[in-house]
Amino acid sequence: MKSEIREILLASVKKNYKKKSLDFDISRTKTKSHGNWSSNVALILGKELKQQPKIIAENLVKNLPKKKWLEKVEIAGPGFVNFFLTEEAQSFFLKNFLSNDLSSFKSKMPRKILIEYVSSNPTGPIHIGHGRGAAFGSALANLLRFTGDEVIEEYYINDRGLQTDVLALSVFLRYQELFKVKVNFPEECYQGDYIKECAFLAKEKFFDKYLAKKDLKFTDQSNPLDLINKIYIVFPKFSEFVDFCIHLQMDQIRGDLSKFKVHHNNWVSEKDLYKDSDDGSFFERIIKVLKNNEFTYLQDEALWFKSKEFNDEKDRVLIRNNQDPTYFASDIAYHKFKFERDFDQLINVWGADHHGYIPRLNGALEALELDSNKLKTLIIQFVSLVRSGKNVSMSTRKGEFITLKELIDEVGVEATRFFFLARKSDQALEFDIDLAKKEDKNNPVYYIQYAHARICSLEKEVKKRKLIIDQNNGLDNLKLIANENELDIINEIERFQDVLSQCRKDLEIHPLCFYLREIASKFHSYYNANKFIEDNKDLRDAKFALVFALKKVFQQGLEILSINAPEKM
RNA sequence: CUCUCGGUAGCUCAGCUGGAUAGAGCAUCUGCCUUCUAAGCAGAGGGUCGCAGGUUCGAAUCCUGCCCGGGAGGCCA
Repeated sequence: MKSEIREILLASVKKNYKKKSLDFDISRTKTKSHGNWSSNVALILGKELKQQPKIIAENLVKNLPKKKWLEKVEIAGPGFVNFFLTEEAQSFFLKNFLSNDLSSFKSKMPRKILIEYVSSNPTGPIHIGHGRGAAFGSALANLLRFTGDEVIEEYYINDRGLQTDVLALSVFLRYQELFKVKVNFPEECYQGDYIKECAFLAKEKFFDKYLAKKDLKFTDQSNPLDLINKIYIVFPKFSEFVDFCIHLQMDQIRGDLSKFKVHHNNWVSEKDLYKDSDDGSFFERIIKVLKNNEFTYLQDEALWFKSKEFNDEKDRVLIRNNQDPTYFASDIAYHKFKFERDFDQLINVWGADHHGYIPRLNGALEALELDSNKLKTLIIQFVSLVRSGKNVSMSTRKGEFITLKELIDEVGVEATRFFFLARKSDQALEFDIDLAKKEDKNNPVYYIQYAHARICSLEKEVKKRKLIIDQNNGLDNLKLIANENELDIINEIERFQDVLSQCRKDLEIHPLCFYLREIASKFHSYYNANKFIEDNKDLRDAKFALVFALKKVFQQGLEILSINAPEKM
């Protein structure tokens, strides 16, 4: 409809003002007295021509062609052009919406998109912060796919580096304890109970293979790095133990994500970037390019990247003085790998704590002569939990963080997803546990699901009374229910596509959540004031045509969010 | 100190590419179940959009300054 309106307005602009093109808005109105659609075309033109918008509007409207879908056009306020649609236009829309597979929702310019999200370190279970990113990334992928894009969901596994060694060391020490060996457990090691479980499984797999021998003691206070080096000397094949720990953690993570309806379809290992081939590893080749382009220098035996030349506040280390590459260096290689796979757009979903990291990565991409505009990094802000009006304290260091699993075990997958998604992602989120657990209208998830369940229940009642709904007959008889209420609902259904395309454009999910809440409210209100199973067949069919369209909105909307649409509650 | 994100109803938040009377939900108050789900609905009250300037026909929205709050600034990841 929007494009039809634009077409006739633009034609009028061309004719009356001899302009080839003009950038103006056509938007839905907020109040009914302003019609269904409204355009600011005269206001824009007025500014440009320094003329009264109202007069321009009158000129534009004077000779608009008559259309079947157009009831009337009005000029209002400072010069808005308001369009009132005919009932016929509304029923035509509904017919279309119900009959097709929503292929009209697909963009005419589909893209190939890579979205990387979660990518939490395999050093422990994922916590609620990652959970928010997980919900967001998966819903965004669903939405982009629904609107026509081809989407790959990727998880980048940091399976090498200091943190993974510390993980292995933590497990190794707990493993020693299982053999009644006394150890000093350093503060820097992972404190959570999951380490002990991991140690238990390590014992089942390796028996006493990695049991410290007499000459190797771990009772002294020493730093983890020294301990790890010591272990590698005594156990040359210790990397097998490390791999075991990482795989175990990744299995946990995969399990938690799957329970949360998050399904990545590609897993990239950081370690693989270092795999040797004839002309060196992928990682080495990327570093060589940076060196050749003279964006690096040696200082204090470390290799530095000149990120200051790319608006970063200082230069950054790529290879430490102990020859170990930094996380940043790996990430440059990883992103180069993303670019090599020929996507139209790359999306990163990152926690807010990585915010300052964006300039240096973009700098590195430019140094590699890659178009950093292709990469869009979205920031997910922190989640804090509130229970009984009080903040739940969390401390990662002590292992007291709340895991995603704990949260969904308590409040359920559906509510957790919705609460994560309903807030603008770059805003801090206060997660009210009590509210999320409520099963009444205070809880928006239940409110929306209930709307769907009510519709299903209507259908069940129809069946029970041995009636058959003829949807097409209903569509032909929509004029029977062309009251303000119904037309308002049709208008709201029509808004679905706008909401989705806005989400697609802005890479956001929360507008969909708000929309579903609103249309659910309209339905409940309508439901309350109406009888649906009418004696008159035409009237009954007409009402159900509308109800079926609503059902389709709830189903599709919730599906994008990966939230159940229950048939009964 | 630098960067960054915020400050909108009592509370939690939408709206921010400038537009019409600033919107939801919760909470508060008043009503509605012999009917197909009351897990619901109808109605009411509630606002100097942090402060001060500026830009213009028009500012919650854009610009500048200030006040207050969150977060980030490793050869950790």
